[in-house]
Amino acid sequence: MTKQRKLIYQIVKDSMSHLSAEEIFFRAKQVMPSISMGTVYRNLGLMVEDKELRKIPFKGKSDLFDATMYDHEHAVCVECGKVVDIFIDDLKEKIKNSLDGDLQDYNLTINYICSDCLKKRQN
Amino acid sequence: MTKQRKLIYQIVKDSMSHLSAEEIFFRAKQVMPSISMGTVYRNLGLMVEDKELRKIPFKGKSDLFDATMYDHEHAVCVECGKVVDIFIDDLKEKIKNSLDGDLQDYNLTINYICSDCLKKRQN
DNA sequence: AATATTTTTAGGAATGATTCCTATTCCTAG
DNA sequence: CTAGGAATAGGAATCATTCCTAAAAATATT
Repeated sequence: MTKQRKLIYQIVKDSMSHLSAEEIFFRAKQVMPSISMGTVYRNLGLMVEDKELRKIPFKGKSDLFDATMYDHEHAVCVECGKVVDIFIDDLKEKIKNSLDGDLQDYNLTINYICSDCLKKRQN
Repeated sequence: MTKQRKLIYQIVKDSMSHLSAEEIFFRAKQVMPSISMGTVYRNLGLMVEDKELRKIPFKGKSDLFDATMYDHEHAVCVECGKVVDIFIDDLKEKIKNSLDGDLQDYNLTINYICSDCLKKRQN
Protein backbone atom coordinates (compact mmCIF):
# COMPACT_ATOMS: atom_id res chain seq x y z
CA MET A 1 0.00 0.00 0.00
CA THR A 2 1.52 3.26 -1.14
CA LYS A 3 1.79 6.48 0.85
CA GLN A 4 -0.65 8.08 -1.56
CA ARG A 5 -3.29 5.43 -1.08
CA LYS A 6 -2.96 5.55 2.71
CA LEU A 7 -3.31 9.32 2.67
CA ILE A 8 -6.37 9.24 0.44
CA TYR A 9 -7.98 6.60 2.61
CA GLN A 10 -7.33 8.58 5.79
CA ILE A 11 -8.79 11.73 4.31
CA VAL A 12 -12.03 9.98 3.41
CA LYS A 13 -12.13 7.99 6.66
CA ASP A 14 -11.52 11.04 8.86
CA SER A 15 -14.06 13.20 7.12
CA MET A 16 -17.48 13.10 8.60
CA SER A 17 -18.99 14.27 5.33
CA HIS A 18 -19.04 13.00 1.77
CA LEU A 19 -16.09 14.17 -0.31
CA SER A 20 -15.59 14.61 -4.02
CA ALA A 21 -12.39 13.51 -5.74
CA GLU A 22 -11.49 17.16 -6.16
CA GLU A 23 -11.92 17.90 -2.47
CA ILE A 24 -9.86 14.84 -1.61
CA PHE A 25 -7.20 15.94 -4.08
CA PHE A 26 -7.17 19.41 -2.54
CA ARG A 27 -6.74 18.07 0.97
CA ALA A 28 -4.15 15.53 -0.07
CA LYS A 29 -2.13 18.20 -1.81
CA GLN A 30 -1.68 20.08 1.46
CA VAL A 31 0.11 17.06 2.89
CA MET A 32 1.76 15.77 -0.28
CA PRO A 33 2.05 18.60 -2.81
CA SER A 34 3.23 16.36 -5.64
CA ILE A 35 0.15 14.12 -5.64
CA SER A 36 -1.86 14.13 -8.85
CA MET A 37 -5.51 13.89 -9.72
CA GLY A 38 -4.97 10.66 -11.64
CA THR A 39 -3.57 9.04 -8.52
CA VAL A 40 -6.54 10.17 -6.48
CA TYR A 41 -9.01 8.76 -8.98
CA ARG A 42 -7.14 5.51 -9.45
CA ASN A 43 -6.79 4.83 -5.75
CA LEU A 44 -10.38 5.75 -5.02
CA GLY A 45 -11.42 3.34 -7.73
CA LEU A 46 -9.26 0.57 -6.32
CA MET A 47 -10.58 1.10 -2.83
CA VAL A 48 -14.15 1.04 -4.05
CA GLU A 49 -13.40 -2.26 -5.80
CA ASP A 50 -11.92 -3.61 -2.59
CA LYS A 51 -14.97 -2.38 -0.70
CA GLU A 52 -12.93 -0.16 1.58
CA LEU A 53 -14.83 2.87 0.30
CA ARG A 54 -18.16 3.53 -1.24
CA LYS A 55 -18.74 5.68 -4.29
CA ILE A 56 -21.93 7.71 -4.48
CA PRO A 57 -22.58 8.63 -8.10
CA PHE A 58 -24.37 11.85 -8.94
CA LYS A 59 -25.22 12.36 -12.57
CA GLY A 60 -24.03 15.75 -13.74
CA LYS A 61 -22.05 16.38 -10.58
CA SER A 62 -18.93 14.85 -9.12
CA ASP A 63 -19.12 11.49 -7.47
CA LEU A 64 -18.80 11.57 -3.69
CA PHE A 65 -16.95 9.06 -1.56
CA ASP A 66 -17.47 7.83 1.95
CA ALA A 67 -16.06 5.20 4.25
CA THR A 68 -19.25 3.92 5.86
CA MET A 69 -19.88 0.56 4.29
CA TYR A 70 -23.22 -0.50 5.72
CA ASP A 71 -26.28 -0.23 3.48
CA HIS A 72 -27.67 3.25 3.24
CA GLU A 73 -28.93 5.70 0.67
CA HIS A 74 -28.28 9.38 0.09
CA ALA A 75 -30.49 12.41 -0.16
CA VAL A 76 -29.26 15.76 -1.49
CA CYS A 77 -31.00 19.00 -0.66
CA VAL A 78 -31.56 20.77 -3.96
CA GLU A 79 -31.36 24.15 -2.26
CA CYS A 80 -28.31 23.97 -0.01
CA GLY A 81 -26.56 20.90 -1.40
CA LYS A 82 -26.38 19.11 1.94
CA VAL A 83 -26.13 15.31 1.67
CA VAL A 84 -27.68 13.12 4.35
CA ASP A 85 -27.74 9.37 4.87
CA ILE A 86 -31.11 7.68 4.52
CA PHE A 87 -32.13 4.24 5.71
CA ILE A 88 -34.82 2.22 4.03
CA ASP A 89 -35.55 -1.14 5.59
CA ASP A 90 -34.91 -4.17 3.45
CA LEU A 91 -34.47 -2.20 0.26
CA LYS A 92 -31.76 -4.55 -0.89
CA GLU A 93 -34.00 -7.55 -0.25
CA LYS A 94 -36.90 -5.97 -2.07
CA ILE A 95 -34.69 -5.22 -5.06
CA LYS A 96 -33.38 -8.77 -5.10
CA ASN A 97 -36.89 -10.16 -4.99
CA SER A 98 -38.10 -8.08 -7.89
CA LEU A 99 -35.20 -9.07 -10.17
CA ASP A 100 -35.04 -11.95 -12.59
CA GLY A 101 -31.27 -12.35 -12.28
CA ASP A 102 -28.40 -11.55 -9.92
CA LEU A 103 -28.12 -8.18 -8.22
CA GLN A 104 -24.69 -6.61 -8.63
CA ASP A 105 -25.26 -3.24 -6.99
CA TYR A 106 -27.71 -0.42 -6.92
CA ASN A 107 -27.83 3.28 -6.28
CA LEU A 108 -30.69 5.30 -4.93
CA THR A 109 -30.28 9.06 -5.11
CA ILE A 110 -32.92 11.29 -3.63
CA ASN A 111 -33.42 14.98 -4.27
CA TYR A 112 -35.27 16.78 -1.53
CA ILE A 113 -35.59 20.08 0.27
CA CYS A 114 -34.30 19.82 3.81
CA SER A 115 -36.33 21.15 6.72
CA ASP A 116 -33.89 24.02 7.28
CA CYS A 117 -34.38 25.26 3.74
CA LEU A 118 -38.15 24.82 4.05
CA LYS A 119 -38.13 27.05 7.14
CA LYS A 120 -36.05 29.69 5.37
CA ARG A 121 -38.57 29.72 2.55
CA GLN A 122 -41.45 30.59 4.84
CA ASN A 123 -39.78 33.84 5.92
CA MET B 1 -45.40 23.17 -29.99
CA THR B 2 -42.85 22.95 -32.78
CA LYS B 3 -42.49 20.24 -35.38
CA GLN B 4 -39.21 19.25 -33.78
CA ARG B 5 -40.72 18.80 -30.36
CA LYS B 6 -43.65 16.79 -31.72
CA LEU B 7 -41.29 14.54 -33.63
CA ILE B 8 -39.04 13.97 -30.63
CA TYR B 9 -42.03 13.16 -28.47
CA GLN B 10 -43.42 10.69 -30.98
CA ILE B 11 -40.12 8.91 -31.30
CA VAL B 12 -39.89 8.37 -27.55
CA LYS B 13 -43.57 7.53 -27.22
CA ASP B 14 -43.56 5.02 -30.05
CA SER B 15 -40.44 3.26 -28.92
CA MET B 16 -41.04 0.34 -26.64
CA SER B 17 -37.52 0.65 -25.27
CA HIS B 18 -35.50 3.32 -23.52
CA LEU B 19 -33.74 5.68 -25.88
CA SER B 20 -30.68 7.87 -25.49
CA ALA B 21 -30.57 11.42 -26.82
CA GLU B 22 -28.21 10.24 -29.52
CA GLU B 23 -30.55 7.47 -30.62
CA ILE B 24 -33.44 9.90 -30.66
CA PHE B 25 -31.35 12.35 -32.66
CA PHE B 26 -30.45 9.63 -35.12
CA ARG B 27 -34.06 8.61 -35.63
CA ALA B 28 -35.26 12.19 -35.86
CA LYS B 29 -32.65 12.98 -38.47
CA GLN B 30 -34.14 10.37 -40.79
CA VAL B 31 -37.41 12.31 -40.81
CA MET B 32 -36.02 15.83 -40.47
CA PRO B 33 -32.42 15.90 -41.64
CA SER B 34 -31.78 19.43 -40.46
CA ILE B 35 -32.55 18.76 -36.80
CA SER B 36 -29.69 19.36 -34.39
CA MET B 37 -28.49 17.71 -31.22
CA GLY B 38 -29.06 20.89 -29.24
CA THR B 39 -32.70 20.87 -30.22
CA VAL B 40 -33.07 17.27 -29.14
CA TYR B 41 -31.53 17.92 -25.74
CA ARG B 42 -33.45 21.12 -25.17
CA ASN B 43 -36.81 19.62 -26.04
CA LEU B 44 -36.19 16.47 -24.05
CA GLY B 45 -35.35 18.67 -21.08
CA LEU B 46 -38.50 20.72 -21.51
CA MET B 47 -40.68 17.64 -21.79
CA VAL B 48 -39.11 16.13 -18.69
CA GLU B 49 -39.87 19.39 -16.85
CA ASP B 50 -43.44 19.22 -18.07
CA LYS B 51 -43.61 15.58 -16.98
CA GLU B 52 -44.41 14.36 -20.47
CA LEU B 53 -41.26 12.27 -20.42
CA ARG B 54 -39.05 10.70 -17.84
CA LYS B 55 -35.28 10.91 -17.81
CA ILE B 56 -33.32 7.95 -16.49
CA PRO B 57 -29.86 9.08 -15.54
CA PHE B 58 -26.94 6.69 -15.80
CA LYS B 59 -23.69 7.94 -14.44
CA GLY B 60 -20.93 7.54 -17.01
CA LYS B 61 -23.35 6.62 -19.75
CA SER B 62 -25.96 8.56 -21.67
CA ASP B 63 -29.26 9.35 -20.02
CA LEU B 64 -32.19 7.35 -21.35
CA PHE B 65 -35.68 8.63 -21.90
CA ASP B 66 -39.05 6.99 -21.76
CA ALA B 67 -42.69 8.00 -21.95
CA THR B 68 -44.13 5.77 -19.23
CA MET B 69 -44.85 8.10 -16.36
CA TYR B 70 -46.01 5.76 -13.60
CA ASP B 71 -43.56 4.98 -10.80
CA HIS B 72 -41.01 2.39 -11.70
CA GLU B 73 -37.31 1.78 -11.43
CA HIS B 74 -34.73 0.51 -13.88
CA ALA B 75 -32.29 -2.34 -13.88
CA VAL B 76 -29.44 -2.65 -16.38
CA CYS B 77 -27.79 -5.94 -17.15
CA VAL B 78 -24.06 -5.32 -16.81
CA GLU B 79 -23.32 -8.01 -19.39
CA CYS B 80 -25.73 -7.34 -22.25
CA GLY B 81 -26.86 -3.80 -21.45
CA LYS B 82 -30.54 -4.64 -21.49
CA VAL B 83 -32.70 -2.28 -19.43
CA VAL B 84 -35.82 -3.58 -17.70
CA ASP B 85 -38.50 -1.88 -15.62
CA ILE B 86 -38.67 -2.84 -11.97
CA PHE B 87 -41.51 -2.30 -9.54
CA ILE B 88 -40.97 -1.92 -5.83
CA ASP B 89 -44.11 -1.47 -3.78
CA ASP B 90 -44.44 1.79 -1.92
CA LEU B 91 -40.86 2.83 -2.52
CA LYS B 92 -41.90 6.44 -2.92
CA GLU B 93 -43.83 6.31 0.36
CA LYS B 94 -40.94 4.72 2.17
CA ILE B 95 -38.58 7.38 0.89
CA LYS B 96 -40.96 10.14 1.94
CA ASN B 97 -41.26 8.66 5.41
CA SER B 98 -37.53 8.47 5.93
CA LEU B 99 -36.93 12.10 4.91
CA ASP B 100 -36.88 15.15 7.13
CA GLY B 101 -38.03 17.49 4.38
CA ASP B 102 -39.88 17.46 1.07
CA LEU B 103 -39.17 14.85 -1.58
CA GLN B 104 -38.51 16.33 -5.00
CA ASP B 105 -37.61 13.26 -6.98
CA TYR B 106 -35.50 10.16 -6.74
CA ASN B 107 -33.73 7.74 -8.97
CA LEU B 108 -32.99 4.10 -8.31
CA THR B 109 -30.63 2.44 -10.73
CA ILE B 110 -29.89 -1.24 -10.39
CA ASN B 111 -27.02 -3.16 -11.96
CA TYR B 112 -27.68 -6.84 -12.35
CA ILE B 113 -26.99 -9.87 -14.51
CA CYS B 114 -30.10 -10.97 -16.32
CA SER B 115 -31.15 -14.60 -16.35
CA ASP B 116 -30.27 -14.97 -20.03
CA CYS B 117 -26.70 -13.91 -19.38
CA LEU B 118 -26.52 -16.17 -16.34
CA LYS B 119 -27.53 -19.13 -18.50
CA LYS B 120 -24.94 -18.26 -21.13
CA ARG B 121 -22.27 -18.21 -18.43
CA GLN B 122 -22.99 -21.78 -17.41
CA ASN B 123 -22.14 -23.09 -20.86
C1' DA C 1 24.05 -3.76 -1.30
C1' DA C 2 23.49 -3.57 -6.33
C1' DT C 3 20.62 -4.73 -9.99
C1' DA C 4 16.48 -6.28 -12.29
C1' DT C 5 11.52 -6.40 -12.42
C1' DT C 6 7.11 -4.77 -11.33
C1' DT C 7 4.08 -1.35 -9.73
C1' DT C 8 2.71 3.25 -9.15
C1' DT C 9 3.09 7.88 -9.91
C1' DA C 10 2.76 12.82 -11.92
C1' DG C 11 1.33 15.46 -15.38
C1' DG C 12 -1.07 16.32 -19.02
C1' DA C 13 -3.77 15.04 -23.09
C1' DA C 14 -8.03 12.82 -24.59
C1' DT C 15 -12.87 11.61 -24.06
C1' DG C 16 -17.73 12.09 -24.29
C1' DA C 17 -22.16 13.52 -22.74
C1' DT C 18 -24.23 17.62 -22.14
C1' DT C 19 -24.72 22.62 -22.11
C1' DC C 20 -23.99 27.02 -23.93
C1' DC C 21 -23.66 30.54 -27.57
C1' DT C 22 -25.18 33.17 -31.53
C1' DA C 23 -26.66 34.23 -35.98
C1' DT C 24 -30.49 32.72 -38.62
C1' DT C 25 -35.07 30.98 -39.30
C1' DC C 26 -39.67 30.33 -37.97
C1' DC C 27 -44.17 31.75 -35.85
C1' DT C 28 -47.76 34.56 -34.49
C1' DA C 29 -50.31 38.61 -33.44
C1' DG C 30 -51.62 42.92 -35.04
C1' DC D 1 -47.45 41.85 -44.74
C1' DT D 2 -44.42 42.92 -41.00
C1' DA D 3 -42.31 43.41 -36.35
C1' DG D 4 -40.95 41.05 -32.29
C1' DG D 5 -40.34 37.07 -29.74
C1' DA D 6 -39.36 32.17 -29.65
C1' DA D 7 -36.97 28.21 -31.35
C1' DT D 8 -33.51 26.28 -34.25
C1' DA D 9 -28.89 24.61 -36.35
C1' DG D 10 -24.35 24.19 -35.83
C1' DG D 11 -20.58 24.31 -33.46
C1' DA D 12 -17.73 25.72 -29.52
C1' DA D 13 -17.17 25.23 -24.58
C1' DT D 14 -17.47 22.64 -20.26
C1' DC D 15 -16.18 19.45 -16.91
C1' DA D 16 -15.74 15.11 -14.52
C1' DT D 17 -13.34 11.32 -15.49
C1' DT D 18 -10.21 8.23 -17.98
C1' DC D 19 -6.23 7.31 -20.52
C1' DC D 20 -1.32 7.67 -21.73
C1' DT D 21 3.64 7.62 -20.91
C1' DA D 22 8.01 8.55 -19.16
C1' DA D 23 9.93 8.80 -14.69
C1' DA D 24 10.05 7.34 -9.89
C1' DA D 25 9.31 4.12 -6.32
C1' DA D 26 8.70 -0.29 -4.37
C1' DT D 27 9.83 -5.04 -4.37
C1' DA D 28 12.30 -9.13 -5.57
C1' DT D 29 16.62 -11.39 -6.98
C1' DT D 30 21.36 -12.26 -7.04
